[in-house]
Amino acid sequence: MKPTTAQAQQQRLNNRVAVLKALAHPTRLWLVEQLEQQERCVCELTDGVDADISTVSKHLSLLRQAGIVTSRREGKQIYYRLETPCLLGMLTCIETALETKTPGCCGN
Amino acid sequence: MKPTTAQAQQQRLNNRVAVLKALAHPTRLWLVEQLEQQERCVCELTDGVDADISTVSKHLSLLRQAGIVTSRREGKQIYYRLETPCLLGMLTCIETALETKTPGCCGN
DNA sequence: AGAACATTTGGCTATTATGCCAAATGAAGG
DNA sequence: CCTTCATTTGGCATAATAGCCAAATGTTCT
Repeated sequence: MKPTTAQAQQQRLNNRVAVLKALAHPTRLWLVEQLEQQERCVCELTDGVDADISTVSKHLSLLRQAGIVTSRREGKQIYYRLETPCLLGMLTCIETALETKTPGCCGN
Repeated sequence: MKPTTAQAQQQRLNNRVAVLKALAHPTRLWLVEQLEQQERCVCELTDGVDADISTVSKHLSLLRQAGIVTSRREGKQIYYRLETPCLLGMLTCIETALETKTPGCCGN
């Protein structure tokens, strides 16, 4: 058992914050939801968003850096895939938590 | 069953984003963790943070607006309480999700 | 090689978030 | 009522984020 140093604590906080920050944007959250069922190429994703392609690309890039999605090239297109589908269940949990204020919701 | 309009979708996204944004800051996340076991007054919380009291106060105020904590006055002090303890389990889940990439983690 | 397509990157501006200080508020006690 | 203690609020300077356009990259097809 490591002695949990202040630095390690800080590191742990920052890791979590990185993921939260990545998800904390309407467009990015929408993108993640689109990837829940299947992988998609950038052009498909862009169609559903009211923003420049370059903007969407940057959002996806940010999600990739956060480890939430991965990408793979297939011909001219690049496909994005959700690495951790369970994150979305977590978001439903957030809503339930706030609405019901039930301490034991979300299965823990 | 309501027909899920584009506006409603947007609203749902924004609600979730509001919570994520509130949690997406190292100090605020730390504050929330401190409140996991018991309520605390501002002075207790301030002791553990390297930041001005006024800064901590603003963070707490932001968390309150997001519906994550509530506050109550007792004499000179104001006590903050975590409204939804299960949110923290969710955060552990984030870590597990990213480390293990297990689709079915987090119990969903 | 050159054109066409899909996506990313650079750069710039506008908006938003952060954090400190100082001043204001509110409660308790002399 | 005046002081002290705990906390919040206002204001401001600085940093981080978002989004658009234009240019660059990488791929396929001819």
